[in-house]
Amino acid sequence: MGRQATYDRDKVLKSAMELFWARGFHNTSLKDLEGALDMRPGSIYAAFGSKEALFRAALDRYARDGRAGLDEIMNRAETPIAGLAAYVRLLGGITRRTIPSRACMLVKTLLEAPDDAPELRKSAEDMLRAAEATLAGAFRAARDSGEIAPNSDPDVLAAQLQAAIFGLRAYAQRSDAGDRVERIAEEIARDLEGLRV
Amino acid sequence: MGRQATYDRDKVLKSAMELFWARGFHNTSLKDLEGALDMRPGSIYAAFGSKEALFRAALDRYARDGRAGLDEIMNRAETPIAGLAAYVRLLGGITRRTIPSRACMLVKTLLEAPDDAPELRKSAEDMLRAAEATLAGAFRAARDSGEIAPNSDPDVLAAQLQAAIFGLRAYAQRSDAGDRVERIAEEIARDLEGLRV
DNA sequence: ACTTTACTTGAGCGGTCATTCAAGTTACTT
DNA sequence: AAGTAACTTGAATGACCGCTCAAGTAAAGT
Repeated sequence: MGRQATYDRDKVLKSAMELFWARGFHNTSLKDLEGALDMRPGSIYAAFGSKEALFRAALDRYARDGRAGLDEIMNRAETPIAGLAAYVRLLGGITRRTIPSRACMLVKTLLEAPDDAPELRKSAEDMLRAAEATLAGAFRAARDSGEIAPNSDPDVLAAQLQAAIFGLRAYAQRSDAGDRVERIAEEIARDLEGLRV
Repeated sequence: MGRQATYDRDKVLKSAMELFWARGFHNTSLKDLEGALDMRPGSIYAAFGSKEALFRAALDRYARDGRAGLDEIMNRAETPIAGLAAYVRLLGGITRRTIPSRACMLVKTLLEAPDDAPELRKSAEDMLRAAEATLAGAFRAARDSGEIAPNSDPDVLAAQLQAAIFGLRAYAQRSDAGDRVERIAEEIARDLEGLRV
């Protein structure tokens, strides 16, 4: 064997994620990444292959983090609907948190990737689809346990909720969003709770 | 006087808007613009000053078009709420229209412009604020005419509706959005109509 | 201690970026 | 017809882009 890598792959991916999340794919240069990752181009390419591959790995890490956050809230909650409402209310406080961007990195990628760059786009869409499926699972559980009406359509509810969250977080990206983000989140949470039979 | 310009400024702005809307600011090169506008760099710079100034002019045209579209629907509608609901239902059919992007160009710009590029960001935010004010005006008219409850808050309702539209259109950007966009729009429209006293 | 293997470095590659400007062209004015 | 002002052209500019690779370095194996 030879040397072992001097960088911590997870820390590096986290840094890459934060930079890409804040600035997007096209507006992040290799020079920016060299600084953020404290790695020289040769090492970056040896470790990840290309800027796009690194972006995809960072996007994957982002999705993993998001999934873990949602799972934690859902596991802590008494019921599926209570968990989803709590998650939305947490998002309502997003303007008070310090994060690379208030908008979802997956959505930013979806909007940034044009039709003729299908690789990044597909990655983002796959992850969004998976996230939506998680939401649908929660609605299905709520329906099967009798928390919401038996004729509820979990897939439609999941799509509606995901779209509402997209909008909430895009709105929160405005520097003048103020406390309206919290009100919007509260309304979405109450709509969720209004589904209860 | 010398020659008059050979290009039609409005057509050129429309082409620039379509290209920028589809591909975003950073992912659109001057070479792309030269092709789309059928103008050489010297002419583009003489006419607009810079790529960023051209983008801002294109963004302004986009906002103007959007405002005109909304105004037309509102004027045709019997009541403010009916107009807003009709507008949302029209957006529900966005997947069947052929446009540069289903997502709002203002939102795309807001999400693409990082904090350290305040010019584009500010332009987008200003236009979004104006659009929200238009929505608030419609809600205010609905409240004053007794269509919705007298204790309704037009500003909050406008923020909620704008966020919902952001989400709807971002969701519609997914290539696998299917008919869920229409269902989401229908739900938003019904929520609007549910405000009626 | 020496070899081997893996990882890191950073100068440099060809290409593209936004932008400029001197030269050329056109049409209006006189 | 001549002059002039406005507009167009496209080659050229310096900067930066993503990316490569030969040389250097460090640690594991022997």
